[in-house]
Amino acid sequence: MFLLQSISKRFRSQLPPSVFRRFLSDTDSPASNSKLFVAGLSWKVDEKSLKDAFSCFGEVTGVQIMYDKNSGRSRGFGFVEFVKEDEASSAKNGMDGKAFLGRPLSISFAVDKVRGLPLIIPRVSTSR
DNA sequence: GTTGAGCGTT
Repeated sequence: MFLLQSISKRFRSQLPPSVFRRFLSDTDSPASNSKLFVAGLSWKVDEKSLKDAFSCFGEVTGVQIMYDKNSGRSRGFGFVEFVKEDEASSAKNGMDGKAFLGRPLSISFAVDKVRGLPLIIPRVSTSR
């Protein structure tokens, strides 16, 4: 599904628009609406406490805290995914700027970045 | 044992 979105963006100029309307809304905002980028985390915050804090705003489907490969400790930011967008936005409105375990949180909508796709556009040769 | 803007895989 998300792969389809990335692929469709690449071949948008080569395919009729009716193909994309099924997958893309009228906005191709780079931010995913149901996933939040949560920064300003204290280094002792783990995923379960983060999920527990955000679960009161809605159903949390996934929590990811980025850890440093060398030190093994938190890098101070992570991602919280909700089932619905309004839950995510309400969680953002409710938690952004608020202190969590001693540190103020900086919450925004996550940018769609997926590990695995090289995002290589070898040729844009639509002409010939 | 420390530090503090940020958009990803420990």
